[in-house]
Amino acid sequence: MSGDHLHNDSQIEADFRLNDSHKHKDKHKDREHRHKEHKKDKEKDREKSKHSNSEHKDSEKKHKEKEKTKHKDGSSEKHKDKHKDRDKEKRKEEKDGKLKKPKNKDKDKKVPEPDGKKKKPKKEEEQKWKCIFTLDYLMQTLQHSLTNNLFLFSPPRIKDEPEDDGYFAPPKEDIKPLKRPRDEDDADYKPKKIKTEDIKKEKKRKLEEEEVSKETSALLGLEFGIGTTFEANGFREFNWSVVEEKLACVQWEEERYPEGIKWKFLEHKGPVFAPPYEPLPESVKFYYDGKVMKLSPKAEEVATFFAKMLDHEYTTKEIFRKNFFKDWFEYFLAVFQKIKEENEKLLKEYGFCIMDNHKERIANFKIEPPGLFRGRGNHPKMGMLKRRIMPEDIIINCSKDAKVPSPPPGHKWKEVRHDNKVTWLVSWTENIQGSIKYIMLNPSSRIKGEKDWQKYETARRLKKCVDKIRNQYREDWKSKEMKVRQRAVALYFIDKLALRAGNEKEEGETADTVGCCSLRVEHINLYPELDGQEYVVEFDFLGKDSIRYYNKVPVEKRVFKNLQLFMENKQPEDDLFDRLNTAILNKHLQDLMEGLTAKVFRTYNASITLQQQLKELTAPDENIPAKILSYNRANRAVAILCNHQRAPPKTFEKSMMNLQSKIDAKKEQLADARRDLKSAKADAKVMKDAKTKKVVESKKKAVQRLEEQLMKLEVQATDREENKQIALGTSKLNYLDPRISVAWCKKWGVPIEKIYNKTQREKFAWAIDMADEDYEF
DNA sequence: GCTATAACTTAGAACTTAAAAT
DNA sequence: ATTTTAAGTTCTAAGTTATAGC
Repeated sequence: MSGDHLHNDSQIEADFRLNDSHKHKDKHKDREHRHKEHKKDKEKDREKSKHSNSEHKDSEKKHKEKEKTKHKDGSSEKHKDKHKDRDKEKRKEEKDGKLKKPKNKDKDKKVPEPDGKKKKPKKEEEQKWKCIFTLDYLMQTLQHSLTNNLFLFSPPRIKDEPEDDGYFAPPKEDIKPLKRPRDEDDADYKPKKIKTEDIKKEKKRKLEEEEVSKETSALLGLEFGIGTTFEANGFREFNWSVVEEKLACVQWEEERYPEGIKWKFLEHKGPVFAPPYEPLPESVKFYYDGKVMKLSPKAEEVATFFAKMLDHEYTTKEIFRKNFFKDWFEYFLAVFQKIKEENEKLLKEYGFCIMDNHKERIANFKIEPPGLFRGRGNHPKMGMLKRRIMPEDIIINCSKDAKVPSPPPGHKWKEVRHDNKVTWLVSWTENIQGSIKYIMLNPSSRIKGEKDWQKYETARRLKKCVDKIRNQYREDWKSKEMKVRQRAVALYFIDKLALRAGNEKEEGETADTVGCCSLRVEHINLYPELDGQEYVVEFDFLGKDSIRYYNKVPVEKRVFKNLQLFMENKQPEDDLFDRLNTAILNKHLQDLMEGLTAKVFRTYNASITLQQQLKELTAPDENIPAKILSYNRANRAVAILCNHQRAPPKTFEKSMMNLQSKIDAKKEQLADARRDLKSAKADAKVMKDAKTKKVVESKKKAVQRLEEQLMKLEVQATDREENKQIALGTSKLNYLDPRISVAWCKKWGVPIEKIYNKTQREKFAWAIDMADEDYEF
């Protein structure tokens, strides 16, 4: 490969400007906007002129379907809400009823109102109110606690009322103490005489007791054991008012119980449990040390205990706080542990499949949870609701003789198919773009590994004919046909700059990003001369994931002239290559070499660059860390070529400053050491004895050591600065033939673990197996 | 041809864990 | 031992390419 072809100086130089490329995204917004308007008009025109029936129908159909789903979702939501409301109302009614009921009873005065009865409903009200209050209060106080540097919850976006599913409400039936009528007429109270029990009589007594119980029950006109039905909701079903009426009517003689005996009949409904914890809404966040922290429901609940007491002086007491935090952290540490274990269990069970006699790891066995869609860049659909995927959305793919996984109880799959022409196990249609999502195998699987290997083999085949292809497109720059010229210039960019193919995208569905074929006039600037270079093309556009591509490249004169030609009489929003698209380009490439597509050039150029850079940078007698540094530099050259960028880490500035202060401190140390050395030398000159000489030697060494340390720090600083926005991972994982790296490791005795981590070794197992030290890409 | 779409690869961010520095 | 930083993992969006159906 000719050196000038790929990374000429200008490119490297340009890449140092990457620093501000993220910031410049905004600049594109305006342009994007203009483009959209423009395209809309264009499309309108096209539609007018075409009036293709089927297209029209189709789009209409699509639209209708969208409406339908919208409606569906909407209505179901509404339905839910209605339901909720109804439930609420029902509960309200119940409560009101309870309030009234006792009043009615007061009227007939058959049963005197025990004190508790009147208060009970009031208490309910109070309790519920307190609950609402508590939540509101929580939100306020928690926020307030920020200043106390404890923890806080963010202000809820929606003011959620606590869901009262009866948890905070009292049981549906009032619980009143079963009071005997005798309370009112104590005067007539004549307890029966019964002698103190002795053991012999125990049995008899029991029998008697039972009889009394039976008696009571009989008097009440009920079966023995009044409230023995225990419903799932926790409340026994019998009617207190009936019981009370019966009890009121009964007149019986009260007897005196033997000493120690308190009663002979007792029936009640058991205790009411504390309501289960109602988790706070999603919008309420827990902050610890200024950072959002997800809490398990249990830990969250315990946190609310504290929060509820924030205004109490308890919380200012050291012991109280200490104990709380100890317990609390233990609490959710345990819960954390449990979650971890559960995840492991899930992976063990669902994370694998069997394909052709191999147990294979599945890449993404979890269905994407619902949430808000987060597009990249300036995405028109950002914030839209990503629906929950139900079993009814899921298509299962497995072999006919396999056991079909069973859907969750009460559900069924959308479809079960047996298609062995595809590799996916599960698929569903996502609701934002309407695209299909798949569950597929891990990169370590046979099926993915083989495909990966194939990819690099295709790139190697390109290596054999790339010169011919390059000559071809150079010829085509002169073609009479516009289409051929555009194709040739586009291919030149794809080859030289490793640009992506650049499919057309549907307007308004995605962020406005482009690749080679979809470049617009506004994305390039032509400079017949710039900074002492001739025929410079300046690229500035947003590529995949809205990552900015900015580069100034000197090109051959013919290319330059062609670009001028393509741009003639065009608006900035017009396509640069108006006679070209990816289909045309790839069809042509297919003719040049079997299996050749635009992206093969990226793979080829990435891999060949690594190989060549490794050759250039590896110094035979350097130690292993130095060799690894060379490898990373070669890797970085590829990442720069492919424009693999990342947002600078959030802590970048801070950690950079830390490093800088370390460097400064080291410099000071060094200056001190040098001063010491100087004075020691002066001493030595005067004294001329062995002792002072020794001191000089040791001071010299100290200076040397510090110098080395300083250098190391400085190298680290520049290294980090250079890597600020460059992502090495993507190229390593997707573009570099792993056999190049394996061979390099073998050749220089670098352990493969230094280059590939465990996951990467698994993915590239085929290459580690295959390549020896003189493998040539 | 052109469009829709299915299937698959490539991508950076967010999150988690391990290692290094203090 | 604790904090900071880096490495590793997971997640899923956003591309490319082939193909089916007009």
